[in-house]
Amino acid sequence: MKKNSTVIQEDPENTLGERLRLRRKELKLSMKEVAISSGLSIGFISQVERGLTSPSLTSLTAIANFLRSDVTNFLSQPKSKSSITRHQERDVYTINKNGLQYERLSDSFPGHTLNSVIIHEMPGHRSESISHEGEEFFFILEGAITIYIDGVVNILEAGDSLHFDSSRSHSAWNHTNKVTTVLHVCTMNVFGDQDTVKDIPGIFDCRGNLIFSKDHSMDLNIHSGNK
Amino acid sequence: MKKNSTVIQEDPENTLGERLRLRRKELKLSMKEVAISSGLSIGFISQVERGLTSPSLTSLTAIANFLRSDVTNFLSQPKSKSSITRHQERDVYTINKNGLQYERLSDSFPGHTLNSVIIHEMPGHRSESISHEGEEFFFILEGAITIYIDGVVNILEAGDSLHFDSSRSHSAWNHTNKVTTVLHVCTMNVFGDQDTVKDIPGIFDCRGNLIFSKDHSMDLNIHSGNK
DNA sequence: AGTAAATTTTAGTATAGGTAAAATATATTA
DNA sequence: TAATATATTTTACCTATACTAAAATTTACT
Repeated sequence: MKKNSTVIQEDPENTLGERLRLRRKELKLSMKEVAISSGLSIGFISQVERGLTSPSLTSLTAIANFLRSDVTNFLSQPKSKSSITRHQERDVYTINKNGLQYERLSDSFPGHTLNSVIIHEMPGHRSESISHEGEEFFFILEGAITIYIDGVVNILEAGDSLHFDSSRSHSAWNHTNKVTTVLHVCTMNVFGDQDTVKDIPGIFDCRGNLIFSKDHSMDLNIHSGNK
Repeated sequence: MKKNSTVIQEDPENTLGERLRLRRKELKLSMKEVAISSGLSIGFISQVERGLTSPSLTSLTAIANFLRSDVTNFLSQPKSKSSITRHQERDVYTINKNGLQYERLSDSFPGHTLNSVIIHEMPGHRSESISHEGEEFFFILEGAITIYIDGVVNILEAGDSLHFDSSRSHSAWNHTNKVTTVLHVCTMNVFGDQDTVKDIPGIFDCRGNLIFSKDHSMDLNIHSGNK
């Protein structure tokens, strides 16, 4: 293989090897213990931690498993920036006037994972059942709502919250005759990246609903400020 | 190398190769385009997608970058389960009676990333400045609070929200003379895994505060139900 | 200071990460 | 429908690196 074999992340504070070492030390393990338990040699662990060699995915998985940490924790990209959203300055997106209104809270910074909106579900509105990557957290701010997860009914009221893996089939129904307000936070799925390329039709929220369309034929009613 | 080179995930619906192919097709790219742009051969992309060979971390990163997706999206573990927290059934943790009260909302399921609590910050309470992996989202439910990020002042009021990368130094100060209630959601860091091993002193929340201690010498005032 | 344990270094090798090119499958076009 | 272009898979191969064992060095402990 003709590739340069330096470790994937060039930031000296955040290399794969450094993260592995940090984690190992947190757990007060020796390289010997890690090596034996992951079926690798002590010398190799040393080289990996010092960035002299890069483990195969199989070896990395074995190491990570013994360190009780998901592989992804050692590979995720460093992130920066923050954003603040004032309650009087939320962007409001309307999808079909009788159904949903969104107020986008979180903005994006490079590599961000969290995505959050305030959703106003109109009385009686039902969203289609979907599933996708990531996980979601609902916090009911006002009103009540029924959420189906894999067909199981969950009736939530103000102050209740629900946290689940988005790969489970889920949908929402405002079974009341008033608007329900939900704070919705989810981990970003691959469809929702801001740097969308090629023929992805637009930006989706974490529930798979199209928010922006690229060709503007489906542009939504968007405005900022007071709803 | 004597290791078995099958791909790391045995679930046929979720192999690395299948995820890569799915993503490529979503973006309507050919293997040729992926190969050329990541500096690899078409045949190799094919073999990777079909699980016949496993890419090195360097190659995987190159592919993932071209697919506009973080490496971790292709490696994360499948997740299951969900949990629901009623507003009258939240677990309440008190950390030093004059400072903070937590109501834990999200529960854990294998591989979960999100972690959420409702925090009641007592008047005048200041938390220490910390930084750690992950990202955080604050939504102010009641009252007001000052949050410092890298020394920059952010004054938030009810309905405001803040989203930032936790690796930035951050702290909070309830500058008012009333209790402030904050919904706090963050991505789990490696310290907070429920399967903590060895001499980790206990479970930390995403702000690095110790919630449970293993030797119980620092056990917190924990009860469920009405606060 | 002596010793045990942990880590790094060194010198090596086997295998798998990755290739080029041919073969096959699929999509497109006239 | 046939011809052609494009996409993907297959095949045979190579070499660099993933990983080793063992020695040397460093660190921690008593």
